[in-house]
Amino acid sequence: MDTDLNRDAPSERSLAMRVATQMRDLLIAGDFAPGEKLSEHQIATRFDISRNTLREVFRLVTSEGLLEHVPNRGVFVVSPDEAAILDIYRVRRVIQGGAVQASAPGHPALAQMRGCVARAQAAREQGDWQLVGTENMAFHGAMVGLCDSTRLSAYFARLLAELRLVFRQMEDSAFLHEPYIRLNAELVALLEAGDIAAASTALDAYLLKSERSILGAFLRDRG
Amino acid sequence: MDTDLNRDAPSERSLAMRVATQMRDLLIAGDFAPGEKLSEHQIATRFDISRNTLREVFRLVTSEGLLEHVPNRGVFVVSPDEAAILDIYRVRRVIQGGAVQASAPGHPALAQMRGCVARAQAAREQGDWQLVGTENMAFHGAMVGLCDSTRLSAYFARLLAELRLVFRQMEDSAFLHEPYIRLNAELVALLEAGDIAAASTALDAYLLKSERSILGAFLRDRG
DNA sequence: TAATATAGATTGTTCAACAATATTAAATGA
DNA sequence: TCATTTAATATTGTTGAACAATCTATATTA
Repeated sequence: MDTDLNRDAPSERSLAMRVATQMRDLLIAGDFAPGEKLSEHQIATRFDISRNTLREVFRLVTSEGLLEHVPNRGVFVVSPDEAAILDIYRVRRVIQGGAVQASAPGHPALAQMRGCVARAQAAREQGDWQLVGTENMAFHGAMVGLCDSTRLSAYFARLLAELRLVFRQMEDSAFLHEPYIRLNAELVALLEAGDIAAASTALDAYLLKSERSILGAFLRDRG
Repeated sequence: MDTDLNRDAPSERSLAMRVATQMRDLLIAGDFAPGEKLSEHQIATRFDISRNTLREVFRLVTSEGLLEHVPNRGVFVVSPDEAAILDIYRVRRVIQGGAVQASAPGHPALAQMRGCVARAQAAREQGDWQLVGTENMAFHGAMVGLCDSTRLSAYFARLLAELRLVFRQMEDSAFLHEPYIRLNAELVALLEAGDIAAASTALDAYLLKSERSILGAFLRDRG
């Protein structure tokens, strides 16, 4: 029924939702500094929307974990600290560990994971470290898909968004993803072979290594 | 420094947040029917707040999973269906399974769990089935505390709130909790003894039994 | 210097109005 | 009669101004 272009898509969602998407993208792209205060007047002017609408945007993005609302003080960009990193990795161990246990050869999520690995490898060849990081994130998001739970996948996406903000705080975030392309490939191979035990061990090693390097870089960049 | 009464507490949070708390309580208490549409004008009048403030309340409660926002159509009370129940239990298996794995004798969360069991038993003696259900929920919330993750605990609380709405849809929700008081006691005993393997098995049995009975009652009540 | 008081800026909330969309009711046609 | 279309109505989305409540920064005082 699309006569010419699907021009209905953009206006299908409300203005607040569309701006929330922009806001999310800007945050992930690192246009705002962690901990930075977002003035209502300033941001409303920037997006050319009213204060009331912006407040709805803030509630939306806050619920996604990218912004923090302090009553009577304003809205701030979340700035994950050391405790947050440790906490995030505790969650990852539980949820991704569960994903490995729920894995079964031939599961659609495995194909998605392999696709992420392939794209990450291609991106590395071209030196596009930004894309390498994105695909690495997508890999782990796809892995949670093994649980076949929309709620779990949605929550994990929210967690990865917060983790992405951690990377943004670090200078050489690009190279932090490099060593994991191979580990991701090995992990998906084990899962495709149905070797849950080995995959579980590999995941533990992965998360430990990843946590340590991120925590190290984080402490170094601020110390 | 409290001269007379700590009268600052209630006004410390914004009006929207306070009304959101009321809204949440009303939803859990079952004052609104699942799937019911909440008219802005009507609810705003009921709480005696402006439409704009109510919309902030809606965003707040929506992010907690108790309300659903449909663009241009309004806000509705979530009405978990069969798929939602299955999905919720998939999440429970992953997260609570992880909690059992992370358990260690002497962990503070175990004491909380035992407290919930005791209060549930006392409530059963007095025939307060509502309280039995509440304590049962609290028991599993406390169990997730074994993971020592604020994020995981916060998310699981949100999940339990949604599950509570499922119970509200069923007539005899009270008796659905009865058989689990003993199972909860056994589970915490195994964890206190440090028998992870046995606790894991007991949890699996628990979740399977619980899922089946809830799903059965749900399908029966609507069929 | 430290504590206090004042002035200014920002957030919280309300209201009225209009635009955009959805729902209902009526009218039309087969 | 039934279905489709049209018109009328109601609801949500968004705005701007205004004021109250709270926080922040400056200036004053001891």
